[in-house]
Amino acid sequence: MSKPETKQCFAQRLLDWFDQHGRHDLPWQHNKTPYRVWVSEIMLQQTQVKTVIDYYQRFMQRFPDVSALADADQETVLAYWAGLGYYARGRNLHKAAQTVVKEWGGEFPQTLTEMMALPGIGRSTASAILAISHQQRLPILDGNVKRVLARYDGLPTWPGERATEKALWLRADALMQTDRPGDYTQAIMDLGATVCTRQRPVCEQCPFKSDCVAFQTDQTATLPKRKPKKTKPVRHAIVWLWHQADSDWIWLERRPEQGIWGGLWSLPETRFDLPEGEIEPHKTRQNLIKIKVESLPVATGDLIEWTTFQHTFSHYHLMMTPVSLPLSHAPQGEGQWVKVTQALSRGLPAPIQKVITQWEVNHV
DNA sequence: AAACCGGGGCA
DNA sequence: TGCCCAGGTTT
Repeated sequence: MSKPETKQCFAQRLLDWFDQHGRHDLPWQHNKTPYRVWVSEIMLQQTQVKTVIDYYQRFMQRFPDVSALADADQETVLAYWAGLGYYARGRNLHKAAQTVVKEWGGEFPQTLTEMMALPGIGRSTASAILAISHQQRLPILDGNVKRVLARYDGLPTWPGERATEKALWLRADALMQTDRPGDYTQAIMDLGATVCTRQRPVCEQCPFKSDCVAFQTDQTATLPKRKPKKTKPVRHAIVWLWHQADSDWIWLERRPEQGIWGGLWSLPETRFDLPEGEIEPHKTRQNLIKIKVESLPVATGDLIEWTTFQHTFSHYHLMMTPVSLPLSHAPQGEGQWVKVTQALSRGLPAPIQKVITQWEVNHV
């Protein structure tokens, strides 16, 4: 008789996987002093393991401990960093080494807050160092971990979002139930780097394939959710529909070659952006309409402001407000009077065509 | 061209 | 505190 299966906890399954399949022979995985772990973590923030190995070994040979690093001049340090990119991090590394020597007598601090006060060390890096070198149970949340957890939980929101990130930190903490925090930390990064990869994850080899939401629901390709496209700025335009009284002749202008709808015939438009801090376009728009109409030989009585509608370009939303008004004289500017039917056959921009059609329907 | 990456910096 | 960006690399 088989005993009912007791599901092992996340941490234990991760560690079992790590013990059997993880990498254990990387240069920073022996003699795990805060200094050595720190240098590896900083290098690994930006570069793949296989590239880091060589750099790390050369770096350690030249700067075997934190005081050797602190004593060197920045130029020398950066020479050993050359090729890794992100030189600000190389400079921070050097600065932090000097701080550790000066402020801490050459011993790294052992609390999260003190560690995070060092330049170039944020929460995730600080936690990694303390977990790996001092067995403190502090969760990390780097790109690997975010990916693993987002898939495991089937997280439907983008990890860069405030609330999501907060939830991920809590989750990372809750799942880290182990008496081997150092190995756990390396294990989860290793899993993310070798199995739960960004594309083409090797789910067959994953210890969580039986209960990973992403795998079970075939969402590994779409999780973690990508950063939403940057929200497009909203801009505004008044579209002038000048027409001859009691007829269907309207005023068209040719757009400049450069810019949106370059060279096309269109209705004259007035672009405007809202003043700093203003959200409501109404006032600004009214003002612009007033100024415009006052410059024309007409009474405002026949002016019609149509409903504002949105047209979206690749890089911004344009809120367009058509304003129609009968005119007896041509407005100033390069343009011509055209019969509506003619206008519509000139290949106007789609939203402009829409405006004219709508006006025609309501006007005639 | 666009996504990604942890930390820093700023309101 | 919360949000966004600099400075790069990778896809």
